[in-house]
Amino acid sequence: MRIDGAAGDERRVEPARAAIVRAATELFLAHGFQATGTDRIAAAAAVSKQTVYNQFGDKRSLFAAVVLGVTATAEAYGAELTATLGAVERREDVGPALRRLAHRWASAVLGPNVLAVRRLVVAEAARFPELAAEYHRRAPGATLRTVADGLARLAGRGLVEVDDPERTASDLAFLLFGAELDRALFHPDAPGPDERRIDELVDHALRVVGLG
Amino acid sequence: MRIDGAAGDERRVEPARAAIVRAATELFLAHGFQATGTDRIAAAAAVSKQTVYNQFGDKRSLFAAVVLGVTATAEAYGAELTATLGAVERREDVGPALRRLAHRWASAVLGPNVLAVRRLVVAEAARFPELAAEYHRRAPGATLRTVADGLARLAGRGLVEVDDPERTASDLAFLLFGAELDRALFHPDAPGPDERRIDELVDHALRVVGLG
Amino acid sequence: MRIDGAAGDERRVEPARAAIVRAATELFLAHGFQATGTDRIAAAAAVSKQTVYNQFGDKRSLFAAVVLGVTATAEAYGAELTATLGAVERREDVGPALRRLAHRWASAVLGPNVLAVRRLVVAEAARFPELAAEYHRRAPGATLRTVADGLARLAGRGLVEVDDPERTASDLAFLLFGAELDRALFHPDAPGPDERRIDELVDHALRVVGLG
Amino acid sequence: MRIDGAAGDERRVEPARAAIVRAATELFLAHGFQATGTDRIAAAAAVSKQTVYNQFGDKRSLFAAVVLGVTATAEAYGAELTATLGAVERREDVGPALRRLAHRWASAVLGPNVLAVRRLVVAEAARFPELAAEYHRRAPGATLRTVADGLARLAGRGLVEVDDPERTASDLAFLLFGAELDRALFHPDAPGPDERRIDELVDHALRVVGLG
DNA sequence: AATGAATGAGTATTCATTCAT
DNA sequence: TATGAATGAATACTCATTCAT
Repeated sequence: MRIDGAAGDERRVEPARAAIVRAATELFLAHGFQATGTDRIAAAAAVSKQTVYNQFGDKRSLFAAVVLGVTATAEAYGAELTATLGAVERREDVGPALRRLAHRWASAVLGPNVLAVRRLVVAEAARFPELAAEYHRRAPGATLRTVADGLARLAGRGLVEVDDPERTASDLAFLLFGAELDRALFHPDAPGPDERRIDELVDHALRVVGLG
Repeated sequence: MRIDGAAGDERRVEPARAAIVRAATELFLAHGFQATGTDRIAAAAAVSKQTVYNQFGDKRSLFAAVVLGVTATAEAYGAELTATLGAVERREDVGPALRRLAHRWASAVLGPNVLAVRRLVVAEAARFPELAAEYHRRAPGATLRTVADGLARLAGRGLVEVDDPERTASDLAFLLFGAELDRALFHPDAPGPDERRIDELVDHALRVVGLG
Repeated sequence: MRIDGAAGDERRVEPARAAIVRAATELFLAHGFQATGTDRIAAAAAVSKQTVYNQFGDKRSLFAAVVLGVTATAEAYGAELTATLGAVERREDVGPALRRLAHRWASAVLGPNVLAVRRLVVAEAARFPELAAEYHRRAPGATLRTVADGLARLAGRGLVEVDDPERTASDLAFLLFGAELDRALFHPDAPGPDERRIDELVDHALRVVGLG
Repeated sequence: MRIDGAAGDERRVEPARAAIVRAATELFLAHGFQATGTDRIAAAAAVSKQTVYNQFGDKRSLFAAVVLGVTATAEAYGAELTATLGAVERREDVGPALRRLAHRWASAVLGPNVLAVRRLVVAEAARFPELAAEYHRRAPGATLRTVADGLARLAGRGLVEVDDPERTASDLAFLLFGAELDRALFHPDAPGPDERRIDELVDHALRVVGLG
């Protein structure tokens, strides 16, 4: 039996490839693709520049690895988001569950990490069109589909009335965080909404969309 | 870098300065800020590089002039947008007028020009935070306020029921084009929605927001 | 009337482009194409690296300019080579004239300058196939054709018996300097043949080819 | 850098060393010395880069091994070339035997392999002067001497009249393939002469040199 | 003897900006 | 005000060679 101290050993021998992705993710998110030199990535990963090129071939491929790596966490998160809906049994539990879901959703999308990734990918969309499309499909798209599925299941069990779950999910999304998201894209330094503001957004959006 | 936009001397027709702004606008929108060299701007404006620097000081100020120049047309457009609401006299005219307004609004926001500007400004928001904020205030913000004012006037005349015009305008906006706008940011080459799709978006958004 | 001190002024204001070609020619001939960095070329021309790129676009184009520039002098030289044949009037003048021509020819081809150019172009023939072919056509090819023409004119005037002037010129050439040329390509540092050796080569070649 | 060529240990079959030389020969001939990286050599030999360095010390020594390895086959070939002359008994057999010899000689020298080696060695002559000289001595030089010896033996037996066998061999060589060889150096992609052309070259060269 | 990574200098090329004419 | 060149730092990427495992 191995206790497997992987977590503990990561300080010592983090595999080069992972270290590069981590460093590049941080730097790309902080300064953008173009403004981040390969020298600095290598230095931040405590790795030689040559190793970067051995592992990724060129800077573009490294960028793709970074962006797709980020989507992996987004995908995992999406499923967790709607798990709360599964436990709903009675009509009066629906409201609180939806409020929790909406709150988490807005918090995540308007959190600094997701905003930074969106800015990064949008900024490079012209130079990486396929990557941008793939990101959109995998991250916000997947979450939207997951929420729509959750609504459809609730509707199937008669706990909620939703004609078009995809559209309702989309309406909910953009009523929730559309304005804030748009604002945030243009205000990279401004802090996101606080908890009270999110609560207020949640109540309003659910009401408008007919789920409140 | 100066963000003062249109200065007082512009009444004297200065072809050089205008030509530079026009050429730079085109190139920045097409290829982005970083990928557009000053050489090419000067060449496209049929002007010497020195003239570019005499007129604008540096590339950043030229960028600011370009972005703020674009907002001028956006501001002019905003007022025109809600003019149709002013002519409304009877309750049964409200629906068609709102539909026309929403259609124009969505068409403009989802048109290639506005999308290109948004991508450009978002891409450079980290390097030009004040400019990005200013753009957001002047272009989408101004339009939103204008629409809110229009709704408020209608409500004041009893033609429509709107509690919070600002919020209603915002909800309408993001129900209308939130999803499409988000999609477009990540798909720089994809064509925008066609007329039928916009009609459908308009009907849906107005209904959800209680104005349809 | 202008005395035109072009020659005297060349120290002061040699046009950038010419200076670059001169420096690049010298360096390419001395160290080869790949081993000569653009930095050094710019430094040797007392010119900024940017000027090199403004003038020639890239290193390959500069190389082409160098090689073709060299052929210009080769072409001019070819005509001068056979001028001596034009003055021949009597049968007994033919021998000395041909000997002079052959001597000059061998001296030129086996001189350090021509050898260096040949090595340079051959070394890069794989990377610049069209340029190498063009060089061969313009420099040794042109000289060969000029000599053949000279022989044909002599034959036309009955001063010499030559059936196939092209072939005779070619035979003469490679009997004259074929072996030495081959040797020199593989001995970049060895001195060329001295005058006596060239005289001997000339006598032998003319005899074998039937013109001695 | 060592220029000692085949060392004593080669009787023990060392697949690694041989594989490296073979791969390097192929790559150097195809792309030149500078354009061939050690990574690719190691990969093509299915060997680690470290093994390359263990076996050869550095890239220059590997290059020397490659070039001298090639000369080994050239030397073996030279003797075979003149074997046909040994069988000549009568005066009327001399002509056909010389024609066969000349044909084989020209075919070999103008074949793609020999041309590629010549280009390679000439291209690097400035950086490897001793190696280039050694190659010239061992490959074309040895063949020339062998042919001269063959002519001398024929002359000694009264089958042919040759005053200076070395010079006659040299004249024959450059009348045969001097022009084609020169052309080929500058036309790396052009195909060599076909059989008929070689026959024609042989007849002409033997006639001019007085052996036809 | 092999592997993956490190090293560190080097490559061509581009950029925004400024100077002299 | 226009032109051509200068500046000087920065870019991504490659190379031969060596070290540790």
